Amino acid sequence: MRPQSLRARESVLAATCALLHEGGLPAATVDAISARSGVSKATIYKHWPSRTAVAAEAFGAEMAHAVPSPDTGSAAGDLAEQVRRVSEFYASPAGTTFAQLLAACVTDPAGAPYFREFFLAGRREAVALLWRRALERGEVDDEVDVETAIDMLFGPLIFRLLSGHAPLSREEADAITTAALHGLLAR
Amino acid sequence: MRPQSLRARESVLAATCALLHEGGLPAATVDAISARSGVSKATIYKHWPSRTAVAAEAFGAEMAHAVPSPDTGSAAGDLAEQVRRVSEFYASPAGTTFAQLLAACVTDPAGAPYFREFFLAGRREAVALLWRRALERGEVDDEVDVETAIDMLFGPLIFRLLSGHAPLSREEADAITTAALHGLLAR
Amino acid sequence: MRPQSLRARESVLAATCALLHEGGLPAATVDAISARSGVSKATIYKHWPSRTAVAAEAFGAEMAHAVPSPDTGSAAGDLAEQVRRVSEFYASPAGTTFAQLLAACVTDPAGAPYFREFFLAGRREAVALLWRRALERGEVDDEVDVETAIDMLFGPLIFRLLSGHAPLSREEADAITTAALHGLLAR
Amino acid sequence: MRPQSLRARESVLAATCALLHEGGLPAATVDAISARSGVSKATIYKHWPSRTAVAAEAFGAEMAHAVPSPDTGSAAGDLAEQVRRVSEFYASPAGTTFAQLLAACVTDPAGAPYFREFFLAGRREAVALLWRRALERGEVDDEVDVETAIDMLFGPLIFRLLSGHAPLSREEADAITTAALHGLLAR
DNA sequence: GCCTAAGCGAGACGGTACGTCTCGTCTTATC
DNA sequence: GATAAGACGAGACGTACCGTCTCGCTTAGGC
Repeated sequence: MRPQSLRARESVLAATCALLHEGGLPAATVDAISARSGVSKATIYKHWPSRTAVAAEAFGAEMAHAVPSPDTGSAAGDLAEQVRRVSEFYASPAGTTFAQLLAACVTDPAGAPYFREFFLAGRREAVALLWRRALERGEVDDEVDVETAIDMLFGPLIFRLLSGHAPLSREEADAITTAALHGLLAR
Repeated sequence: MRPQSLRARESVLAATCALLHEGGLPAATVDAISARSGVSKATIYKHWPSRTAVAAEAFGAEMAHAVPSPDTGSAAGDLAEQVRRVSEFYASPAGTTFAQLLAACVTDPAGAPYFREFFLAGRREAVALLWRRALERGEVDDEVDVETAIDMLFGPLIFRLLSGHAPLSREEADAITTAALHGLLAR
Repeated sequence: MRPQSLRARESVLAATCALLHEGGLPAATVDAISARSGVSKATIYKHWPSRTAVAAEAFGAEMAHAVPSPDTGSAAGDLAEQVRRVSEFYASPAGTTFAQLLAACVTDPAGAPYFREFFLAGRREAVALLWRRALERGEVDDEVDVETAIDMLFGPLIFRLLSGHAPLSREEADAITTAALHGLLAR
Repeated sequence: MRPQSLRARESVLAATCALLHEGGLPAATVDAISARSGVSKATIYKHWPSRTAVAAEAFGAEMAHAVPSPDTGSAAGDLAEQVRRVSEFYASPAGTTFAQLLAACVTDPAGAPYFREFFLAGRREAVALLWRRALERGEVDDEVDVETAIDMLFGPLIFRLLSGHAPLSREEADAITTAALHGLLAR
């Protein structure tokens, strides 16, 4: 039997990346992806369950290198730096695309797994690495779960990105990191 | 000249509430709201800039009483209880509607201010009250901004609600609260 | 309430006529009609049940004058002349469109009534007129039903047009007329 | 080298027959025929130019025995009986399939020859036999061409079947036969 | 009996039209 | 003159079928 064409997958993902750059998720319609990639709509729907899934995979692949993990020597410092970088990324046009993608997953249950696998997983693993390094050095509390820590550091940024109720400046990022590291209770 | 009808506003909001209950945001199309409320689409668009705005106002009005603030005596305990309650709320069908609404704000810039004003503002003020009470009692760190504190406590929940990468159970809610209150650093 | 737009109807029919001329029924896709007429697909589907219906109405309106009825003095001669003219029409490009339309009605039950009403009815009435004139003059058998007579004279042409098993020349048309008028039995 | 497989031909035709019975021509898609027969689409297209061709051959083979020719003693009576039988056949579900097949030939030039050869030819030859018998007995006009006679007798039925402008009852069939045999002119 | 070219199954693919949907604007007639 | 009713333009959606293609596997006939 003829195997699914790698070429098709790849040109779809490339075309989708380009479209996401040009106009965010709204520009990445299935028709547009089909037209630009030369891959038919029917074939796209055979490879992915929805356009959100395509976009998630395309965006995830591209963003793998967009926010490289820092290595400052201080593990806690690395976490702070990472929050700063991610905050900056979210404030950029690509951040808008990320927000659209995350929003689309709410509406499109079929796309959500793709988003988690191709976008979130990579990003979370990068932070998990920093966390484990910090743990080894005894800099962070070993009773806190990695997942909880990640959500604590980045959840606030994402909430702000989506609802726009507060800015995503460097200062705000640092305020969040500080509060997260030291806790809200009076010392 | 004839003033804009109060009756129109109210029946639109009532109809929208009903539709949100029945099928979440997707069910609250402008056509459906118009049909159910007996208010014409043109009139709806004179009162609100978009259907997201209508839904945000309708949902916010209704949810004002859905998560009453606790008063346990311990201010820190109140915050923890509040996170628990909100987490439970997010895990319910109404939480899905909240997620859809938040997601819609990403796509619909005109609706976002309505969402912030009619939904977020009330919710945040309720928590801000708890925070100020805790501050007065000296239970929490007075160097942490209220907004930062709120985002730290609820951002993680919202992130999980949207992307679905982790559950919204009572245990998870408590883990988040604990980590947020005591911080991530080793003690 | 706003009435259905006459303008929409008319530009759809005009665009469809043009497309039928250029490429027959296959060219008159709903997308093409929509694009050329400036009327949205949704609106087209509100006015007509299917593209066959649109094409039938457009083609019928145009063809009303394509085959004018003869008046030779002899009623029987008029019928013969009419068969000749129709045969010639069927042999032309417009005849192909007619065949495609008739064929489409087999597949599209919703379009068939439109074809009968907007195309056939007019054509049949024209022949019925000749028949009645012939009847008054006593030239034709008054025991034969008009409908039967019409089908006898034109059914053979249409059968040939569709299946292509025999030519549609003037000679063949005359042979059919002669046989139909005098009957198949030996004299 | 290796000859084309007879088995493939036969299972395709059998599967097509079954599909035609179940849902007429629309059910006999190439994918469906391939799936049911176990013969691949590529192979089907090596044996036939289009699905219409496959269907025509399958239907023709099956219908060879569906309308047996009558032998009443009177040649003219045989013709009348044949028209009656064919009319009845056209009014049955199989008649619908016939209509769909004939209609498909308009759109599919590659299929038309198959329809003429595998379906029409047989049917026409059966009637031609009756005609020649009648000729020998001097019952019919020897100046009328066989082809013309056949089209005169069956064209009206087919026209009605396709456009649905008149019923296909026994009475109508007889009215057509009578008119065809005796002619339209006043006696 | 082995070899090799073709036949063949499975189904992926590009293409193209379909008919549906929702949005937000526009047009009447009514009150 | 504000409304209810709903027609309208725009354009994406996901589906269907077509006819071509690309694979490996199978299977004769020629040596």
